[in-house]
Amino acid sequence: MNPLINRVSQYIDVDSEAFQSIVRLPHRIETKEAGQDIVVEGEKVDYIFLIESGWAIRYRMLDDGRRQIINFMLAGDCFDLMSINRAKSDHSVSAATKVTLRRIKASDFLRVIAGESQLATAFWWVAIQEEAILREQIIRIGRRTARERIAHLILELNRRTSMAFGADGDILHFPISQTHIADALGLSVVHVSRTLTRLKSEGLIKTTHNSVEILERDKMAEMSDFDSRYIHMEKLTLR
Amino acid sequence: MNPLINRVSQYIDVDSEAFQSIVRLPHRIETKEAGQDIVVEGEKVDYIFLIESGWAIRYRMLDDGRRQIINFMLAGDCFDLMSINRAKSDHSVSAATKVTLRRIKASDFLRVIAGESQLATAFWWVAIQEEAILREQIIRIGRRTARERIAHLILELNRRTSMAFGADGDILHFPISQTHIADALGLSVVHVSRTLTRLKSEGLIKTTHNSVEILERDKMAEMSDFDSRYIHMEKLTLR
DNA sequence: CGCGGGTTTGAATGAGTTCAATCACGGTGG
DNA sequence: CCACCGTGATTGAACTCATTCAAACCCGCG
Repeated sequence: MNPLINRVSQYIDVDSEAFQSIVRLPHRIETKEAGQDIVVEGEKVDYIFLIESGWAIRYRMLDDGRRQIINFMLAGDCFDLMSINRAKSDHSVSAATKVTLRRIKASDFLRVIAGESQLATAFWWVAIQEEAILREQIIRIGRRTARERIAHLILELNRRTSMAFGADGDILHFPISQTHIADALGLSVVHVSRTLTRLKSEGLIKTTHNSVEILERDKMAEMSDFDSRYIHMEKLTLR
Repeated sequence: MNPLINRVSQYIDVDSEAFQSIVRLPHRIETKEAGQDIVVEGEKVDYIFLIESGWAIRYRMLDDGRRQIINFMLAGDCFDLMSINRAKSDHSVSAATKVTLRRIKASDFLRVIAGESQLATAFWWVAIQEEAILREQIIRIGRRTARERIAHLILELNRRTSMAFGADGDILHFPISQTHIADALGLSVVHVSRTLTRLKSEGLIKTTHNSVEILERDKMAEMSDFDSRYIHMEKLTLR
């Protein structure tokens, strides 16, 4: 089953003409290995990307080597809508794991969107969802402790992968390194390691090298003040 | 001169029929005093708001009283586009200074937007600009020091007020308290005060109770790694 | 079996917080 | 016009959460 379709079906009817016109748009399927760049800061972008599989990160490097990951992008997410104005990207995107992408020319995409109001509102909705995730990231790194940040992020990623793949319960496929977590949460790798150890010893989670199991969802949600409603899953209904 | 019009003219021709149809939409002009709430977290929102004058903040409270300001909203900014799905707001909005708002029924707004592709793309562009500002906020609080954060925020607000009011040079009308800065940047008020004192003693800025003067723009931009291009001012041009 | 990326641990350091007291200043009322 | 009040700004001292540096460890993989 295709995670992209699964995800997109949350805001648009997959059988509709409108959806088909997106799927049939001329495109290229690209594969990027973990670590490879997809979009580089300062570059002009003329494409819209849809993630078909894998995890990507949006990030920015500061001159002295500090890196901030802005957010994680999973199957079903799309970027860089910014490109509709041929603007230079103010951040980079790269593959965190091996990633498969659908690349669509921005102008083609726009043309279809402009002609189908159903699609326009669907992607408007996508942009709004994305914004909610960015806002939550701001709250997370602005006013939460390391412990809260990590617990909160785990719950978010669990929820979002569920959206892309259907319910996968309490075990989360977690193919990223502690360095990724550190750079996403504004922490040092060392402190991430210590904090994860603590969460494990408290019995909240269990980990393997590429998965996290959530043992005490309620406790974790409460202590990290996680309220999944910001990951909007409702269908967009226009009156 | 109307800051809203000035700002909006950056992405849409103010003399156009399309723009006029927004202006003529049924609306109410509301005034909120500093500190008053405009939208409360958990509330259903059925309106789009356009700020005509004043500063507003988007924020979230944590249970123990911590507050994170997500971003500042100035004349010409609009919210809460989220309301198009009648979703409950996941954050609050309140007036940081006395604010004048134009309140438009979401359904009315949507109807006009849907009918005028020029408007749809203009407001799409607004959403994308807003996202860029959120991304920059993430980088600011995730990986920058207190000194860098504050300098960077001052430069951003200076740039954005210039957009709303036309160039106002190096003196920035700054009607917010250090508590606002602290809550926006994830710092304590005490540390904001210390850091501002340091910036002043270094000769980078000068302040009065409601203004900041930027004395050494280049030095500040360099040390805080500020690159104004993320505050996109280019006109949206569709092919 | 050994290489190497990622993780863990310890010790020292530091940036920012907290608490608490004092100060400055603009607004208000007499 | 001045005294007073209160909010917001500032300062000091003790403390803490997280960082840095450095070394050891683990384990998946060729």
